[in-house]
Amino acid sequence: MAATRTRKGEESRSRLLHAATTEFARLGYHATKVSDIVAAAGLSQAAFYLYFTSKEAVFTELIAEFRGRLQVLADAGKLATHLSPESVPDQVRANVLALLQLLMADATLTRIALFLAPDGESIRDGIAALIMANLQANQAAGIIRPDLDVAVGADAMVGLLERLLRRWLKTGEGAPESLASAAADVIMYGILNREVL
Amino acid sequence: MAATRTRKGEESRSRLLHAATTEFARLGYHATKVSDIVAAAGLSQAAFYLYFTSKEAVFTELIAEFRGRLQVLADAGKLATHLSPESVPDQVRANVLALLQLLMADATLTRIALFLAPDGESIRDGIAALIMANLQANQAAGIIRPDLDVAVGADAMVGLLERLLRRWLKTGEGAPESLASAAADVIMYGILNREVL
Amino acid sequence: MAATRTRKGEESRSRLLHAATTEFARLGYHATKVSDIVAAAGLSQAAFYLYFTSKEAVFTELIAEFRGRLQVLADAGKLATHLSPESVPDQVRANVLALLQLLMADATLTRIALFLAPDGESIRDGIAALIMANLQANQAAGIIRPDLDVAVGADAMVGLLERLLRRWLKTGEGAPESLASAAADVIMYGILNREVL
Amino acid sequence: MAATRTRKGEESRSRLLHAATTEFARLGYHATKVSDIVAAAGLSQAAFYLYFTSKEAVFTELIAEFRGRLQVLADAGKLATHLSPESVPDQVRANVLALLQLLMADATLTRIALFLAPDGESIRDGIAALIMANLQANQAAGIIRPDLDVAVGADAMVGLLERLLRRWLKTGEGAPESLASAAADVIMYGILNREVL
DNA sequence: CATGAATGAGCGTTCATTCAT
DNA sequence: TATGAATGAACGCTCATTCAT
Repeated sequence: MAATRTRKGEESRSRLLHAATTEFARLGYHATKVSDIVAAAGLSQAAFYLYFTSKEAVFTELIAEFRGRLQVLADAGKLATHLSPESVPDQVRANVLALLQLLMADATLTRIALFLAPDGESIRDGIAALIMANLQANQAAGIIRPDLDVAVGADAMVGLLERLLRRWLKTGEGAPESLASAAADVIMYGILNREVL
Repeated sequence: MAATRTRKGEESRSRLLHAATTEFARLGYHATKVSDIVAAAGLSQAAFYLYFTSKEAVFTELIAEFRGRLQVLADAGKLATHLSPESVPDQVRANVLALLQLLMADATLTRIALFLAPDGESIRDGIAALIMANLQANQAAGIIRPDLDVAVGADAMVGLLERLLRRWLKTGEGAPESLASAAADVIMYGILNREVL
Repeated sequence: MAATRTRKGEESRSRLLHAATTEFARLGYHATKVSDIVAAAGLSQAAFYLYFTSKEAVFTELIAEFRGRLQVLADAGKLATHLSPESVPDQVRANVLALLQLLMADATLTRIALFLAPDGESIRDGIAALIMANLQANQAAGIIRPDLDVAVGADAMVGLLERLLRRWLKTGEGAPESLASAAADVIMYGILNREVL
Repeated sequence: MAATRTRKGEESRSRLLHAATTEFARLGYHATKVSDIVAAAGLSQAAFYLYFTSKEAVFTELIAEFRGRLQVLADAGKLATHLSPESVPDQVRANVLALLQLLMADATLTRIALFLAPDGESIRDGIAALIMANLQANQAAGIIRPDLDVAVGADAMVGLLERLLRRWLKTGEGAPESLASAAADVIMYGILNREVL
């Protein structure tokens, strides 16, 4: 079904996939009609079913693709490194940046996977779990406050990233570097002015 | 249209409204059929249109109701008080708690308005804006770190609350008080162990 | 069902009847909803069924009323008089006028009965039949051209009246007298200029 | 939407169009269900919307088709010729015949356009306007009685044709030639027996 | 590989009519 | 007599999916 034999087929399939990404991101899953996708791809409705079993199938494939990319990052250990005490802040910033860059690399796909898919929540939960594991390890190492509820800490990190990402997806404003560093700082240091209090 | 003249009508209308809330929360807007709603309310399909102009109209009414409740809180100034330096932490916790309690008061409605409605994002943005204004005022008062990007601070707060709320909506675990206090602490103090670093 | 016992009931019934006439004339049978009628009458939907068995029933009653009025004229023999040779033209004009006046007396009802009712055609056919009988009699009497196809003559008369009536119902322009006389003249004398030909 | 790419599609479309004509003529616009049309065409409900945007759209298309045919006749000048004095009667008969033949050529369509469509009246008014213009010209030429109200003359002609047509549509009796000639005679010469009066 | 044509299943909405008070 | 509430039965339209070529 999904197997393509010729180069031309390959190309049609990827055109459909791309069109689907665009349309889903633009309209959401339900509002996107198969006819929208094929129109954007310049193909017929029937052609769609040459490459995908159903509308849901493309969507699923898109999500799977996203999950795959995320897995690569997770496997690379970027999200679960032990921090060496010397340069903690910089490492945290770097980690956040890596994640953010991955998510920003394919904006439309990210939008679909994280914010439009029914199981977007579970993906975000997966990220949160990774981060939580990281916090736990570093809490044991004494770098994270011992009284911190790590689940809440992870939620703060992920929740903040979610919102920053949404803003960025909408406006496109802000460089990954500055966003990552601002986010890391808030999470690391909190918002209070300790000098005064 | 929406006018009900007798107690019986009043009741039917609210049964429909309640059923709609439940079904929308359970299935989402699109997947919820008018037939689902009336079935849950024990009324006929036609009765639905006695009280609401359309499926979309009930949904809108639900959201409006939620917005109204939120407005009450905002007007009460709970979300934008100047903190007196003495007991900052307690006040922050109290404010977070007030917001959380409001949102938890009608779990299903909150779920719909915040996470299922197309304009849920804008509602959350509204909350973020309120919090940001609050941060700004308190930054000027010296209570908040002068180098903090208040927009990011507000996003951290709202993002965290979003995630906590989602978890709570799903699991029902955790008392508002402890959640609010944990959230407030992370945002105020950050996650790092300052003694060590 | 249709029987009214009290004065108040009598009044409600006639209010409904009047409202029905207006609405049917304005919107046509199908487009007129029972809710339109009762709204115009200032009563509830249920009240409607206190006085009429169905939407169709009111309509039928209206038509019957019209048929009755027409019958009166027919019975009065106005449409089937033998013309006395002396003043044929004036008598024809008078007859046409009598018919026209009847039809114009209740414009909305006429509009409904003749032009909106499914059996409006049969009513018009009835009028044509009367006129044809009249022509036949007068043809025998030598007043009408012996070579005239009386059916066609009757159709000309009725067809013309139909069109004049429609125009008048729409614009309200023209006095019955002048319309009747113009119509009678065309039918009697034709359109050609005999002096020349 | 209306574009058909293959012969098969072309055929389905015209089958639907034909079925629509039949059903509309038989039942009228409102009483005709899309399901009736597709049943008569041997297609599925959905297929209907492959070729027409809505039920109303087919109806409109039908009317437009009729208007087009009429326009052809009008443009051909058949309805607005100057009569040459010699053979006036024959020319009038010929003109009436041409019109009648056009209208009889597609009986069902004519029935729909003239007698069932909401704007049937305006179409008939259009015909009347053409005829009136014709009368006016010929009145100036001295062929038509100078004292004739041409509007009324046109109404007599059109009104008569309407009735003859209706009868013919119902019974199918009468050849176009004889109907046209009888109609022309009544309109030209009137009904009175001039020898006597 | 690709398409135009076709369809089944479903959904939101309307409206004449009835019921309970 | 009158009403607000309620309903059954339709109907127009949409859309993901399949078929024939």
